[in-house]
Amino acid sequence: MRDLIVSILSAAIERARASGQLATAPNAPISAETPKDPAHGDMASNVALTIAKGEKKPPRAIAEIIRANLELPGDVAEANVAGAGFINFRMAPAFWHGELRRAAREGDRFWRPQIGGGRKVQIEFLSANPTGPLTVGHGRNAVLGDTLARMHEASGFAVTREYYFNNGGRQMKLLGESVRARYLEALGRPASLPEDGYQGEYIREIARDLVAHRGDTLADVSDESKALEIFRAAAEEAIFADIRNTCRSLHIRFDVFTNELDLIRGGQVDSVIEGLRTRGLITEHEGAVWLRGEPLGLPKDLVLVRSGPSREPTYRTPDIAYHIEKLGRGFDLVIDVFGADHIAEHQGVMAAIRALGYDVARIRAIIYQFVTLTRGGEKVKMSTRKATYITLDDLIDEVGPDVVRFFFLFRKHDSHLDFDLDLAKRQAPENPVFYVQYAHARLASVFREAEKKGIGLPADPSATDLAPLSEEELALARKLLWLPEIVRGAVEALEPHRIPFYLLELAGDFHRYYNKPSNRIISEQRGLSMARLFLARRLMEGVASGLELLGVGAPDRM
RNA sequence: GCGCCAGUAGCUCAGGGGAAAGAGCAACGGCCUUCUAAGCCGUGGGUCAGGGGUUCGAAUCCCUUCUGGCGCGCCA
Repeated sequence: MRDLIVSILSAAIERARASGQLATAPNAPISAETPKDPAHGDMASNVALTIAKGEKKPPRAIAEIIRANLELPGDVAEANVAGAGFINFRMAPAFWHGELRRAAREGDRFWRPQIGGGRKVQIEFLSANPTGPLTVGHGRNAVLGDTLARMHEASGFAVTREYYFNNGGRQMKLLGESVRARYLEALGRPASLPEDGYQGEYIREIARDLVAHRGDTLADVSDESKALEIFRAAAEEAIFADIRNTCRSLHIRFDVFTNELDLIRGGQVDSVIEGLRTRGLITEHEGAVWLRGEPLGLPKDLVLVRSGPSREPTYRTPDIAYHIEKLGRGFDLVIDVFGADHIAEHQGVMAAIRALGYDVARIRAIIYQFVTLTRGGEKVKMSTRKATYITLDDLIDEVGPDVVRFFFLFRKHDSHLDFDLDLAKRQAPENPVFYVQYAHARLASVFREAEKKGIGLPADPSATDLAPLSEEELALARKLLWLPEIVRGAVEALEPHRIPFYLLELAGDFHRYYNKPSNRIISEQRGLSMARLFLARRLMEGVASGLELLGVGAPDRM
């Protein structure tokens, strides 16, 4: 539609210039947009406003000149000059009928524009270290990442969902020590949690499990580091099982898990340091190995390898190696999903990768602001270590996966997300997600009713006459037919929130339409009923398709 | 102190150069013998944080001030 309008506009401007009515050509591509206000037509162009200055004529006069030179094809019903000098186009009903029929023929392909062309996209998300159950904060990451993956898959990209975690660092060591302390405790031996140890009840459970399966055989392993490794690995395994379960209940899956230790053992981390060293970007002082900040435009030097006898890399160094490894796997696009607290870290990693000669343009980051929890009007402080958190599981149990997913997506990612627990529970039945799902359930109900009465749509989309559709129904169709544009925009901007906001609007339009007695879809007038059923079927498909992109169910009954 | 994000209705938030500023919730008043009332209709509610600038046009872009959140670890 846009291409059509732009081409007839540019033809009109050419004619006006040829006949001397206009002196200049647009110095920018002619733009045409779907106006917010349907009263302004189906497509509007501001081209007259943009060339008014060069023409030294009022914008409205220029718009009139262009309009007079327009040659409208049959699909375009009219063109008007309005407002400050906009040219508004209205499409003919037959155009919308054709679009509805195309939607019927193409199905899912219609609702999801195939812009990916099989390009490879890797999305790294969640990436929570296995030190405890997932929190509500992790939920935002998980749902954002999974939805981005769904959107790209649906748009024809080849998607890899990946989970990267650190299992070599200090926190994981502390986790192992915490489990060992609880294990010894369970055996009745003297032990105490390390300072800053993990205090959650789940640590005791892991320890009890070890006692049940291994007895006291782990209590006296003589090699200290070997003993710790056993406890750490046991904790990692148990906690990961838990994390996978939580993800499963949110319909989230991963294709690849990558961890820090493998990168260290595989030598990729060493080659990062070597590569940086040959470029003169390494400095050593205070017993540690540093990345030089100054030549990279970073505020200060960053530690790559800790001081001390163990010479362990910091989390940062494997992270650089990981990103290089990802680029090496041939992805056209690499998307990182992480919280705002990691932004400085990400800049450091990107600077190092760029310095090593890699194309950073293929990496895009989606950085979300933090989730704060309030309960009883007070902020809930969350710490995994102190186990003062609401787990994501708790939340899913409370309101269900559909509400959790929709809630996390119903906000632009760089806005703070204020999660009022009391409100989430109390308002669950009034949550916007139900409003959208209800539209689907109502439509499904209409088709159950139609079936009861023996009314069915013909299999061939062109066999249904859509002429009986009213102006109101065409307006509803227009809104519905935006969906592919909405999805395209959401994919290109990496902004999943556009989809739930659109669906809410579409559902609202439908509910208003549905509630008018004169709009009964199934009536005595057969032709009208068939046309309305045809539109209703497309609405149902569009809503279901949109909800599926969000990983939210489209129930037939509520 | 420096960096990033935000400030739009009572609350939670969309809109991010275009036409008369939107939604949900909350408040108030209505609508079910007919395809689902988890719905619909109506009413009230705004200095788009303040100030300056750019533009035919600014909630939107730039500068600045204020306020809030998050960073600035040999934690991740």
